[in-house]
Amino acid sequence: MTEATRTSAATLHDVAREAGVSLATASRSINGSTRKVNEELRQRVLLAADKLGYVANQSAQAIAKGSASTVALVVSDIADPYFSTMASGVIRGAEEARLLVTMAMTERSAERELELVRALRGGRPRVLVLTGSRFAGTELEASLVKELTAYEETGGTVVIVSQRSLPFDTVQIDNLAGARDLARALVDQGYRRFAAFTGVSSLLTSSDRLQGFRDGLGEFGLALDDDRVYRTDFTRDGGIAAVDAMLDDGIDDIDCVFAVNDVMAIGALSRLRDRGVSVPDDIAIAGFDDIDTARDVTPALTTVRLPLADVGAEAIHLALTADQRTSVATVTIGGDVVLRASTPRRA
Amino acid sequence: MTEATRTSAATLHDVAREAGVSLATASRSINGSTRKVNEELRQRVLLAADKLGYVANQSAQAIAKGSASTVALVVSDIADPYFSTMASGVIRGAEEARLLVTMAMTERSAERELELVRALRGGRPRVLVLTGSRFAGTELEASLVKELTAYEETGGTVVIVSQRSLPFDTVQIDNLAGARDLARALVDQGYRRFAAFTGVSSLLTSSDRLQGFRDGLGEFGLALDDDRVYRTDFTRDGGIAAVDAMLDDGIDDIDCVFAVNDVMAIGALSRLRDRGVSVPDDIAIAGFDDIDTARDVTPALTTVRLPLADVGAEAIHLALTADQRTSVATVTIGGDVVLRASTPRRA
DNA sequence: CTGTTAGCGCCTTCAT
DNA sequence: ATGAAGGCGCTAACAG
Repeated sequence: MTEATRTSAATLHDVAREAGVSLATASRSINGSTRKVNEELRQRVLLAADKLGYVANQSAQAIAKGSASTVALVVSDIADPYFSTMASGVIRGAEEARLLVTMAMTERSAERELELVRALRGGRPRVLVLTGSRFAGTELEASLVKELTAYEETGGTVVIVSQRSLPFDTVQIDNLAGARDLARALVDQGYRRFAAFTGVSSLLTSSDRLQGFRDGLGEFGLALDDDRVYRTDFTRDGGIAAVDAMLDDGIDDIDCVFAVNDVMAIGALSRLRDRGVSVPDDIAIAGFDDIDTARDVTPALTTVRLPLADVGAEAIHLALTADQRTSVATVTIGGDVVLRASTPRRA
Repeated sequence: MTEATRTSAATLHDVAREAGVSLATASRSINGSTRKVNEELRQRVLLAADKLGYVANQSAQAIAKGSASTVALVVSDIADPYFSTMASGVIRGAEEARLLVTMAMTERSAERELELVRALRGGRPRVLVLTGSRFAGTELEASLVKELTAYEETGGTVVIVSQRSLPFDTVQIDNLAGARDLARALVDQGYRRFAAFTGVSSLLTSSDRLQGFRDGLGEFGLALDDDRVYRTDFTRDGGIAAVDAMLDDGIDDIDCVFAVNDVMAIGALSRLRDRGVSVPDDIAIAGFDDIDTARDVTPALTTVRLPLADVGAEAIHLALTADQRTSVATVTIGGDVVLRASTPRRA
């Protein structure tokens, strides 16, 4: 913002002129191609480029090549550790393939997600990664699928994270098995009477985890009463609201709560403390995801560890190997139960 | 990945043909310009675009206009809540200006940062936001400044977050005042003998906070012994290492620890617990930033609240108003001390 | 191996 | 108000 002379950036043309070669030679020297370039000329070009501070215009490259060297990433909320951890994996994976990541946030709105996908398509990214659970079976979902299909028809690759049964490459998180294993572990710890905190039922991630948990309990002839399933938001505040609702109902007949994600569990933990209910003495609690905070709260939170960064990296890997396949692929990533102090063995 | 016919995306040309108008008219109808277009024709174009699922190729627009409608964002580590929260503000701010965000991670390497800035410049972003503390006075910093200056000379706007005294627009976080206020508050709570956990001294954020803290203590005639300043990493693990070092030295003469960020403080909290040192009974601890986790740990962490999302949004705002100014601007954002259970009033 | 040239998709004067 | 045509920076045939 000083009074600097506003020139325009050096172009390949400038570099070629500076080095005394043709455009083509300059291009080949800098961005490499199948064709070989005399080493001396190449050095001259590189030197000229360096001297002029030349950086290839990606837009120009993209337009000449037909697609950009980018990955478009859609997350619900980057401030949520679930997504930020996954995003770090996506960025790392993209980096290895020398791809830059363009990110957009839906703020958990399906309309917004659709808009964003359209906007991102404008960048002609090589890969489009959609994270976050969508609402199954809605009209918006149909529009989304249409948009994504159109995108793939123009040469891009879509990867969906965590949403199964959409006709695209998918990195699926095994929510069912993880929750089932968690249920088994909790029963093994001596718990018998459960409540659950979930998101709205159309959120697949949420309903899968609930279902898996029920499956696990079922193996022991235990059940989770519908009255004890508190549906709120998938957020910290959702956990707080769920605690309030649960305490209204009383917890005499409950010895353990399963919150379908850690963020909710942590909100619940905080609220329970505020309301004078001791965890784990009065009630135990478990979450899902194993975000960093889970081990830092007191009591440390029992949860299902998900390798979220790996999930992100795998999404990129899947996309970049898509052309070696003829049909969509699904990679399933499981989680491991991590027992911590929030669910001690019960006498 | 299905056997879908791989066509290429619809172009403006296609839309124009479909609507029976010229390229120019189509362009003006869709992206608007100063010139007017007959409303009926405009509708016809819009309809055609919709029918063909047309999405303007941003690269082409970028190349025609000279710069892309993007913001490039550099963070140290998006999985770190400090950065992810700030990033959410940047994304939101960018969105309002209909700009997409391209993000890159330095993983806290200065070399990497320089490389990334170069790579990002290739996208010809309208704005380049650099977050995270850099290492002052190094040769790399000089190269970085050179690169950034070159970028601005080609019409872009650089905004630095938190690093003062670089010749660019800056959103400065008032680390000095925040740390000073924290020191005052802790003294007011009855603490007198302090230790500090910091990052390497060349990290401005770290050294500013330490200096501010010392300033605050100085007002009461108190000092922070150099022997009691533990320099480790700016991370959770850094906090753990610092605790180990501190315990080796003994803590009989210490009643409160100031960790220059919450992430370190939380690592420290965890380590102290593991090593049987009670917080706040044996020693109190305070952090800086007020990341979400700070209120969820036990005891809840005293800290300095920073409106990180606002900081990100302000960076964009600053950049977009840069052309209304003739010189660089600095916006300073302060923090508020939040006293919590980790530093109770001392008898 | 190197240079020439025709696009890639869009915007924008410049005519009409 | 609309259309024709040149140009943005780069790549990739195609010649030489």
